[in-house]
Amino acid sequence: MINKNSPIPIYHQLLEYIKCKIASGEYPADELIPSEREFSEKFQISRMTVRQALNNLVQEGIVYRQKGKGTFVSRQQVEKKISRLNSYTEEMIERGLKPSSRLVQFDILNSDKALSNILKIKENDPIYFIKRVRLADSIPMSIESIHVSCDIAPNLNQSVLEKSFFDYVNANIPDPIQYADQSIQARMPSEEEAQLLEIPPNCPVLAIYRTTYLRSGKVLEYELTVYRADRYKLVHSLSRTD
Amino acid sequence: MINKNSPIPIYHQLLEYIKCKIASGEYPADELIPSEREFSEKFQISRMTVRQALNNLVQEGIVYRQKGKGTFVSRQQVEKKISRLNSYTEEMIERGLKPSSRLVQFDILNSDKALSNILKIKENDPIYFIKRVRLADSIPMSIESIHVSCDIAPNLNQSVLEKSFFDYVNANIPDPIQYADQSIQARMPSEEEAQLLEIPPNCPVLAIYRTTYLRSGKVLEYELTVYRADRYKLVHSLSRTD
DNA sequence: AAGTGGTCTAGACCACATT
DNA sequence: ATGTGGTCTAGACCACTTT
Repeated sequence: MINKNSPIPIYHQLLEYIKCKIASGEYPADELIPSEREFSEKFQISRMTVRQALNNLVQEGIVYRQKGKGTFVSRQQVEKKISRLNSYTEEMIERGLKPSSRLVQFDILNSDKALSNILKIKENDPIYFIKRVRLADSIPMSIESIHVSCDIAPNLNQSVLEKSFFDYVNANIPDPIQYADQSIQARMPSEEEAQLLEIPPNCPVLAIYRTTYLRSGKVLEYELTVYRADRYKLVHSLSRTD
Repeated sequence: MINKNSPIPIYHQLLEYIKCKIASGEYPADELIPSEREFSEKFQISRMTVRQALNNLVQEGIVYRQKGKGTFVSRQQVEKKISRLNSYTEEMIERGLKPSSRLVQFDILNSDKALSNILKIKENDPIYFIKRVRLADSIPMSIESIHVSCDIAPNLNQSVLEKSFFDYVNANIPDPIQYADQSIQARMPSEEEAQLLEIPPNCPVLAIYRTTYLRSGKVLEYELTVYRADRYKLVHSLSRTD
C-alpha cells in the first residue's frame, strides 16, 4: 500500500490510496474517513505527512475538514465537473470523437499593438501564428488561430503541431498553465471561415477568444477558435463562492 | 512584525507581511524573495511554518517556486476572476448597464418527462414557468425562461420577479446555491425570439441552458436564456488544476 | 561546494466537538 | 475525558541549480 522506498513521495501514495477508497465506495460521500492520527499509525508515517496528503485532497475538492469532527468525503459528482481547462484533443476524446487537425498557416509575424498588449510583450516582438482546422471524425469542427510569443515557446515547429499543443507546452515549458480567460460570442462566419468549416454562409458560429496564463503570470497564448454551431456546444460548470 | 503571542497564526502574519512587501514594490514581480531558511532565521520561526505561509501564497497565485532556485513574485497581481455564478442583475450592474425586465408569461404547469428528469421531481409535478425579457438600458438583451419546482420555491409570485430571482432565492430558500451546469450554443432565433429581442431573423443568438443546484444536491431551476449576439458576449475564467 | 525548495520525522500545545 | 483538526518546532536527507 505505502512503500517508503518508492521514489514516489509518501504523501502522494497516501493521496492516491484515499482516492481509490473513495472511488471504490469504501469511503462514501459525506462520510468520515479515518483521522490523521489513524493514518499516521496505520502506515507508520508522520502525521505531518498525512496532512500533506489531505491538504492536497482538500485543495482538489475531494474531501473537506471540520474542526473537532474529522475529515469528510465531498459529494463527488460536483467536483468532477468543475470547469477545467482542456485541450481540444482531450475534449474530443472525452466526447468519443476522433480528433485530428489540418495546418492552414504557420508563420512568424511581428505583433501589432493590440496583440503585444494581450501577450504582455513589446510591440513588433516576433510571435508564432498558427492556424489549424480541427476535425472530429474527419469532419471540420473548428478553426483555431493561436498567437504565441516566440520568446515563451522555444523550438516550436510544424511537426509539434501534429499532436496536442498542450502536450508540447507541458513537455517544453516548466512554468505550468494555470488559468484562462474566455470570451464567447455567437456570430455569422466570414467567407473564409464558412469555407474552411464547410458550412453555408448563413449558418452561425461560436467564437471563443481565449487568453491562457502560466503560473508565473506570463501569457502563454492568445487564441481564437471558431466552432461550427451545428456540431459544437460548449459545456461547463460554474460555482457560487460567496 | 511577527508576534508569537498574537492569536493570529504565525504563518498568517508572515503571509500578510509578504503580501505587503509585494504591494509596496519591495519584492518586485519576477524577482526572488528571501529563501525559506532566511525567513525562518529572521523571524525565529520554524521553516515548516514559513512553508505554510508560502504554500498559501502559491495557492493564491501570488508567488511561485522553482526547485533549486527559489521563490519568485508572480507577475500578475490582478485578482483572478474565477468563474462565478451571477444573477443577470449583478452582471449588468457590473457592466455599467441598467437592468430591468418585462414579464411575458407566468404560469403553473405540470412538468413533462424530460423536465421532471432534469429537476429531479416526479412527472406531472407542478412547476412555475416564468418567461421574461431582460433589458439593459431599456433595450432588449435576452429572453429568460425559468422552470422551478413549486415544491422548492414557496410563495413565488409576480411581484417577486420585479427584482432579482437570486435575491428571492437567498431570502426564501435556506439551502444555498452551490453551482450550475451550463451548455452554450449559437443558433438562429425562432420567430418569437426575434420579435421579443427586436432583431432581424437572420441575426444569430447565444442560447444558454443552465441547471442550478443547491448545496443539498437538489435542483433549484432549469433555465434557458437566449441572448442577442450583437449585444452580449459571455466572459469567464477557467482553471487548470492538474 | 553552497544554497534552494521538496519531503519527512516525532514530538508538542491549542480550540473545538462529542460523549 | 477523549478525539479531532490547526498550528508549530527543530531537526533531517534529497534533488536540483548556480557558483
